This record gives sequence, C-alpha cells and structure tokens, in this order.
Amino acid sequence: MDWSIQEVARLAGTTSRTLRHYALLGIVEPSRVGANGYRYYDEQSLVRLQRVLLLRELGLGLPAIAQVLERETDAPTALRAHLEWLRAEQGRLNRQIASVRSTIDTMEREGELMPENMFDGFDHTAYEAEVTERWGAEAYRSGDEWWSAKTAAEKKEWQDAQAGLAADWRAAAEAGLDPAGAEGQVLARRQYDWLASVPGTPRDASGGLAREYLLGLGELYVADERFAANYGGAPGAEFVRDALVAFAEASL
Amino acid sequence: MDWSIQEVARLAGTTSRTLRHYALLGIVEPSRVGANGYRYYDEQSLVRLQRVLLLRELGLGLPAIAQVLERETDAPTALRAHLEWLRAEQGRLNRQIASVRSTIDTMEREGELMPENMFDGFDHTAYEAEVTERWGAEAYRSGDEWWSAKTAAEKKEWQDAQAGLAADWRAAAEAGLDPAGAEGQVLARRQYDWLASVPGTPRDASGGLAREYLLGLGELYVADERFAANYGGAPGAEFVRDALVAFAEASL
DNA sequence: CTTGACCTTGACGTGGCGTCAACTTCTATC
DNA sequence: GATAGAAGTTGACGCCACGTCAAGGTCAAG
Repeated sequence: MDWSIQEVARLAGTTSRTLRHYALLGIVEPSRVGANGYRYYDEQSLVRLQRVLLLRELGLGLPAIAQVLERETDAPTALRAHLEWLRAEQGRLNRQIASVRSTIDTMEREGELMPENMFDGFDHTAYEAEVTERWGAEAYRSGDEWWSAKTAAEKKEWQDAQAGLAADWRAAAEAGLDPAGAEGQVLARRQYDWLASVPGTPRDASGGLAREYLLGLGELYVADERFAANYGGAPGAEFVRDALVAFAEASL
Repeated sequence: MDWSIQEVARLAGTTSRTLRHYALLGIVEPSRVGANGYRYYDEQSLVRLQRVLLLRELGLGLPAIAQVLERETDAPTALRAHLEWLRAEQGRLNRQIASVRSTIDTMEREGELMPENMFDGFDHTAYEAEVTERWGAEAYRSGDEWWSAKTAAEKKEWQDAQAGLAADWRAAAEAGLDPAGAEGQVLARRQYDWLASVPGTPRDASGGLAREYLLGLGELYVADERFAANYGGAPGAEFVRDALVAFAEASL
C-alpha cells in the first residue's frame, strides 16, 4: 500500500518539490519507483518524512537532520547544539532591534544622521579593520558602544578635547622640539591618558593601555594622511609617533 | 584626493569584494575609474559608503538601502518598516526556541519521540494541508497547540475516547443500521461534541462547530483510506459521512 | 482521441557577499 | 631593466532550502 508523491505531500503538509529535494539529498527516498519514473511512498517512508518535517520545523538544517536519521547523532544532542545557535541568533536580533530603535530616535532628533564624520577624532568605523584584526571584535564593539552611547553634545565636548591635544601636538612639532624630550613626553602621556579613557581599548595584564596598541596607533597616524592631517601632516604625525615610541620605551 | 579600493575597504572596515559588489549594484560607485580599470573613491563616496554600512549593520537589505539613498524613501521610514520585520523574526525565534526546548524535554522523557503516529485519531500534521487550506493557518495552529500541550497520558486518554467512538461507529455500520436513524444520529452528536471539544476548530457565528467543517471531515474520512480504516474501511466511513450529513441537515 | 490532472528532469532565482581562478598592472628592489 | 610581489581587474561558483517556470511524458476518464 503506497501513495503518490502528491498524496504524500498533501498528507504531510508539504510539497512535491520538497519531496523530490529530499530524495535528491537521500534524506527521504521513495519506497518504490515505477518503471515510468513515478515515485511511490509507503508507510515507513512516511514516518521518516514526518520526523524530518518535525525537525525542520524546529529549524534544523537538512544536513543535521540527515545525520540524526543516520544515527550518527541522536536527536536531543543535535537539538541542544541547535538551541545554542538559536539563542545566539536571539541575542543578535535583540541587539539589532535596540540599535534600529535608537537609530530611528536619533535620526528624528537630529535629521538624517550623517554617519559620524569619518575623521572626527576617533572614528570607530574607520578603525574597525585594524582594531578587530589586532585586538578582536570585542574590543571594537565595546569601544563603539561607548562612543555611540554619547549624546551629540558629549561627542562634541570629547572632540574638542581631542582637538586641543592635536593642536598642542602640532605646535610642538612645528617648534622643532625633540619628540623624546620633556614636552614630547608630556604630550605623549596626555595622549596615553586620553586613549586610556576610552573603555574597551586594548589593555595589558596590569590594566594599562596595551603597548602594542599605542605603537600601532602611532604608525597609523603616520601611514594615513587623514589622521596625519590632525597633527599637521606627515611631519607632525611622525613627531607624534616618535614621541609615543619614546614614551612607550621609557614608561611602559 | 582619492583612495584605492583596498584602502577604502580597510578604512571602512569592509572588503574590496563588497565594494565591487556595491558598485555592481550601483549603490556606491567609485568617483573615478582609471584607464587601467582601477577604482578610486573620494571623500564623498566614502561618506556614502559609511551610510550604507551603517544601514547594513542594522540589517537592512541592499535594495532597501538603495531606495533610501535615492531619496525615494527616507531612512526612518525604511527603518520602521524594517523594525516590523525584525520583531516578527524575534517572535518566530522565540516560539522556535520554546518548541525546541519542549521537544528536547519530551524526547528525554519518552525516548526518541516518534512523531505522533500519523493516524492516532487526530493528527494535526496530516491535517495541516486541508485544515489550513479551508480554515486558515490560525485554526490549525491553535488546534495544534492544544494537542501539543497535552501530556502523553492525556493524549492516550483522548485517543482512547476516540477509539471507543470509532468502535461504536464500526458496530453501527456493520449492523447495517440507517445512518439517518436514531442510532446514527446519536453517534453523530457524539462525534460533533467530540470535535467541538477541540479548541481552535472552525466555528460558525453562534460558536458551534462550523457546518462545512463537519461535512468536510466526513468527506475526508471517506476519501482517505487511512482515516476510513478507523471506521472499518470504506463502508464504515461512508456510514459516518452519511450520518454526519443527516445530522447537519437536521440539527445545524 | 482528447482533455486535464499528475508525473518527470533540468535549470534558474533567492541574499550578500566569500572564495578561488586566471590574468593584468603597479611598485619596489637589485 | 628585469623581476618579484602586492594589488587590481572580471568571471563564475557556492551557500540554503526549496519556489517556480519550462518542456515534455503518463495516466484515468469521457
């Protein structure tokens, strides 16, 4: 006693296309194939199909389902692994919803929300590649959250502080001072403290700013003309880098 | 002043592949293309890219983003629509997680959880195609929830009641009684009450079981040999159907 | 014999890129 | 100026679970 593909599809609440797909993947094969190529299913294959559809409704992927059916894995184990992934998705979704809502709010308060100006002192997006590459996604994300959480006014205040520091760097560089000298080291410490005030920046074991991170930023200022512009161009950026290098050697 | 594709990718925290993809879709085009085919981006296109990446992080699709950039839609509107979809996804995920958990529990209590036997008196999965087609997804879902929420013991009890009714139907049919007679009508009312005890079954305006639903089930019993088997095969099923028709005409 | 329902295989589309592949171009070094 | 290596290009497949034509063969009923 068997049924045609269409009958099985209607009984199981699915489509004939799906049944052919499962047959192609070897997940549920027809019990019999007529000389004309027609597929016929018996009760056993129907039960198998029911199991597949059950697991599918729970969101399991077909390869995982195939494994379960082949007894390489038992269902609860597979489902528990699946549950992990579902929870991760849930977290991601919740965060994304929060982001979208706050973005809508911000846009309505401040107009079309230009993305933060790329070179506004500390742009996390621009940093992302470098930061995540060297320090992991976690560091970038917490830094970005910190920055995103600021109000526009707070951001401006922070940027102004940054602009003041940059102006001092420029002045020192243009005065032809020694990066390793007293003035340069004072500025380097201010830069260090300034960077250290940002939560999420990479730290060393004792909680201080990671040495590599500080040096990396120095190189970045030199390598990227847009950052260099903050410090009066290439010569200024080199001055900053050299001062940071000296500072790192002397104090870290 | 412009940058190569690789530089832009690193600055924006994305990849050159993505930039080419966006150029292909016309979402972010390079400001200049060299005679050698190389792409170069200026600050303006960078800003545009920033906006795109911002919206992408929020989960917007590229077509939607393109619309926003072309000013056919403003960002908050697009984001609100997107938020709807995100919430729907969230609901789906939450339900799925609940299902997975309860399935794991059930499996651990009762072994590998054969999917409910397809013909165990009232299989919702087998019904799904018909039920949703005629009565909408809502009816199916609430009926299924009701069934799924039962414990194994409750299910068995319910099935036993069903089996008793079916046995009575068989006896009546085999005795050659008149479907429209007193016996048949008593059984029809029992069947009616039994079906009406299931929350989510289709109702008419006065809250009674929908006439069409009852008649549809009668036809189903006849049309499907597996259901018919419950009532003693085709003759029994026809008896049930006829009794239900008479009952509907007399009492509904 | 026709009609129409049902079956077959084959192949493209979905979303947003990742990832080769095969080839050209630029840049730096010897 | 030869050469290596980094960076650029286009083209095309892969992912995931099917939906959706397309083109044509099969079967039961009238």
